[in-house]
Amino acid sequence: MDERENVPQRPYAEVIDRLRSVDLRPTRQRLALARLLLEHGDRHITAEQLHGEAIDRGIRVSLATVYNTLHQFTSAGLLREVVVEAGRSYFDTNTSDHHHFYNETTGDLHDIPGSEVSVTSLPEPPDGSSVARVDVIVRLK
Amino acid sequence: MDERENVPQRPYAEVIDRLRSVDLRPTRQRLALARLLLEHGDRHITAEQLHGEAIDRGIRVSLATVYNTLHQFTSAGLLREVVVEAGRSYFDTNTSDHHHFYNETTGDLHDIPGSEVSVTSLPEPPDGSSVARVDVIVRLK
DNA sequence: AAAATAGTTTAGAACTGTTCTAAACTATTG
DNA sequence: CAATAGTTTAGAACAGTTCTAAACTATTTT
Ligand SMILES: [Mn+2]
Ligand SMILES: [Mn+2]
Ligand SMILES: [Zn+2]
Ligand SMILES: [Zn+2]
Repeated sequence: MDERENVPQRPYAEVIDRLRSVDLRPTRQRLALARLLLEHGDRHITAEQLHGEAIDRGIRVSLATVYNTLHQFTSAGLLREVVVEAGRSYFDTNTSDHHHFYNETTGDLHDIPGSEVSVTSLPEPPDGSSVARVDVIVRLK
Repeated sequence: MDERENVPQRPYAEVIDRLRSVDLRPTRQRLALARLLLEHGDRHITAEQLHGEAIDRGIRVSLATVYNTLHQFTSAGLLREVVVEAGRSYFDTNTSDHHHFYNETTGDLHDIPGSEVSVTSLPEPPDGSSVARVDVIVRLK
């Protein structure tokens, strides 16, 4: 077995390319945040949680940069923002069509695949507006 | 026509009884807020909007009281809270089972009667939790 | 390889919506 | 009419987020 086949020639090339493809320079901070967000499966995380996690791992990054990055990633379609309670935004690394269970006691947020919910017989949107997204939040207690 | 049949013997008796029935004293402030909220059809309003409206009508009431009142009314089931964006809570005078159109551009929030949406094939809630409510928000642009 | 440019990061101030505090006030009860 | 318990209030405090402008860095140009 050739050990080297697991050692990428260009480290983090995938994340770097992903950033370049949305016109964001792969800076040290963005790269580290992108790896925390995008290389660990589906996550629902707040800015402050992500900042804490970065600091815990020795990544020096300011909270302002975490906010900047989360918003840039969201605009670029790498993340989406989920609002389940006033005063706190969750950022979701799952950008596919899906919905959420939200446990109001624990604050846990879990995905429901889009295929497992159907919202039918919605009325027409008013006047000149069009549907941007349908969010279903199943609140648990 | 007897004019007096439109003049209640006990003014605002309905609102007063409603407050008493949920163990809230019918104070001047609560009564005024209850009338703004409950005698004007379905409304979706923030604390600051309601406070502004009260002040405009010459009702002297503090913002703290508006928040206290909105939360008390919500606990009592007279209102419900709708979260459509982080950092701002809407209070909804329609407590029946229904959903919402939310125009992200204008901030307008409109009801969709519960009968006009059906959410089917939801998966089981995780572990020992049970469904408190299902919120559908149709985001418009 | 330097220099120029444009994009990025940062600390800290500022801001927004909301909650807290504790003193003054008021509706209800005895 | 007191006594009591609930209510209101101004202002301070708080939490999450955004802003500012100066320092820094990735990329482009020469
Ligand atoms: Mn945002
Ligand atoms: Mn609340
Ligand atoms: Zn999700
Ligand atoms: Zn409503």
